[in-house]
Amino acid sequence: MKLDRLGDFQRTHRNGDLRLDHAGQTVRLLGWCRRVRNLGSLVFLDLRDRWGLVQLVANEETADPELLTKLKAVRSEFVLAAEGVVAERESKNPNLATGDVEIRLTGLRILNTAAPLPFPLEDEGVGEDLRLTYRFLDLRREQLQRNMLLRSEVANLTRNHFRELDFIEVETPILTKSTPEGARDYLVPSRVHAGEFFALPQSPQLFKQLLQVAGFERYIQICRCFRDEDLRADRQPEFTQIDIEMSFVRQEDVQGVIEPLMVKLAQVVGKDVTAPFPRLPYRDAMEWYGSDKPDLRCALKIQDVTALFAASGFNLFRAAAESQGQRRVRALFFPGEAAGSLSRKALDAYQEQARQMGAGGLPYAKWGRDGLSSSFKKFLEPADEAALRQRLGVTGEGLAVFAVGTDAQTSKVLGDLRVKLAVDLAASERDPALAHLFHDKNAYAFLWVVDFPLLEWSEEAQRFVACHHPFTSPHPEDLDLLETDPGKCRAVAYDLVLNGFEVGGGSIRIHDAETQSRMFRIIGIGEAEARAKFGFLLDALAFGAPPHGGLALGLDRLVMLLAGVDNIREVIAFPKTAQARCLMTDAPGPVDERQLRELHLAPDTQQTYWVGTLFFDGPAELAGPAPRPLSQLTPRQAQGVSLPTFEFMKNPEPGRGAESL
RNA sequence: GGGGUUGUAGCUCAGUCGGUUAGAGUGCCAGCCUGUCACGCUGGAAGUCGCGGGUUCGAGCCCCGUCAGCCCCGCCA
Repeated sequence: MKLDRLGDFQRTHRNGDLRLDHAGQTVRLLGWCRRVRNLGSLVFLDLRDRWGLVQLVANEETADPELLTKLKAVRSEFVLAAEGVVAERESKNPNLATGDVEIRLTGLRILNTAAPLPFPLEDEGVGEDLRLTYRFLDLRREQLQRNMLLRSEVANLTRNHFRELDFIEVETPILTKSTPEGARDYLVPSRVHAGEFFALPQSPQLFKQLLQVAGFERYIQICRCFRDEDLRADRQPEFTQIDIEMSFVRQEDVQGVIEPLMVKLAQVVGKDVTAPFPRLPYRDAMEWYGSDKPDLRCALKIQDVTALFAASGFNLFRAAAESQGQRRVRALFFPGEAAGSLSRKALDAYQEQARQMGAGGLPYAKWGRDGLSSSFKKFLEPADEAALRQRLGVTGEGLAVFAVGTDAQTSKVLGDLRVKLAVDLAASERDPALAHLFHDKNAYAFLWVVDFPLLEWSEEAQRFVACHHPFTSPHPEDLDLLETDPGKCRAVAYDLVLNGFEVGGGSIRIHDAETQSRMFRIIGIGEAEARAKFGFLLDALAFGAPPHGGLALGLDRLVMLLAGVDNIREVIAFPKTAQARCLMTDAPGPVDERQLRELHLAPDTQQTYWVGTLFFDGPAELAGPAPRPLSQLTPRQAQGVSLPTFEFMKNPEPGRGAESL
């Protein structure tokens, strides 16, 4: 099809803005054809741009025949420039902002055609692999346009918020240095320095601290961070952080600049949240909610019932009671009819969840219409049951689930089930007060989890490792514990939690070289290593580093929660799959051997298939083009290559195979 | 690294106990149609049942392997 030129065509209006007030005006519009409705001698077309949709119309009686022919040739997603007169519709569409008017076409330019789309833009439920392959089309869809707009809005509000507070934005390096501790680094080989590597930053942590030493006092950056770890629904290998750092501050000062920002951001999506947010010590969070990022939309708390089973016939529970606090029996009680009438099948499903969290099973006690049923009923004497009911506050129907084990084990199981059961029960419980208690899905429950432990014992490394990072300041009251009982030492670290997601985390940092050295020593980084890896930091701390601290917010997660979607990919323009691949560009991919050589890297022949043209034994001049450099295919790509077309082999030996092509 | 789950027409899916020529809706193509807006009506084209192997007289269906998407565990200072 012959295309028209944009030429000097100028848009006069946004499609979504046209109203009856514009009637009679000649307008020029641009956009994509959403759909043509061809009624024969009367043709309608919906023209979409970023701001909305308006109906174009032409009919046989009044329109130029050439224009009508052209209009009938238009298909979905053609790119158009349209000129016409705004007119009141004969039959209006109340579902459309522009539904009272239509544009009687006087001119039409087809700026580009479009092949039939691989998936419809209107439908929900299109396979995500397909959406990711054609992400540029996926992003045309209204939902993603909204999400990206919201994301942009959040970034703007954030920048304005901190600018008003006199923060300055400073960029930090993307090519930086690999550091021990923490997540796996993405590495970038250095061409200039054989055998040496840059690392992409897991966060600008050290740089923002150094900017405090530099005297900027208040820093912000919206920056990309990289962590080479396995993905989840709320985790991508590259993600965006709202990174701030301040000098001469205490924990409350940092929280004090974040809370009003959260209030503003919540307002963008019409939610009222009130600051200050609750502060919950880590220890209580784990004890009551079994999580360091509790979802406070559910108010139910875990309870310790170990003591009730000291003389129980149920060995599993009694053994815990006799373990001197090593192991405990903890329980969650869900009151109400919905909980009391859960089916065996439903309970089995929750047991499966518990197993996945590392539990052996899921002991339960259910008080239903027909009285008590329990997986350990035969060990439950009437007196014990009464004590249990009193301890858990059972007055009517309901369900109690139990976990036995260490604090960490029981927290994991019950912390997970607390939210899962609450969400399910909120949907099925008829008593609105209870449903609200279980899970209020419209609420935004912010809180600060504070007083994290500074260190935790790592079985794998057989040493203490930093819970947050090694630059986190020990709690001033616990300084003496640093060497005597490191596991008990609290940190001045705080996480911002929203609806069960960690949306931010920060700390007051160590700002004197001596404490920093102590810290390194405790986590097994010797003086020489500290010097080699963090010498610049120790130097900086020695030259007048101010007390400082800060926080980083996960922008993607925050926008995900504000957008009300359950997957971080929905708020990232070009995300990776769960296997850390970009389906659109097919990255990562193999590179030419020459590139590898320049970077002083050797190909991993175990993982590489070589593919070339067919063997040819005749004279070289008949072989057509000179043998081109071989390209490499991964096993995944090699699967798509058909054997008759290509000769390909794994692990070519020198002098054979690849070389002999 | 481990567990679960999904893969059939461009898309969303159905496909019984292993049995003849693999279906539906939608999209696409063509024709008709003056008030549609999920336009309507008529007709048509469209399949590597993810890929490879095996069992079988016979495999979309059963078995093994593999690739890919999603969710979870480990991991993520």
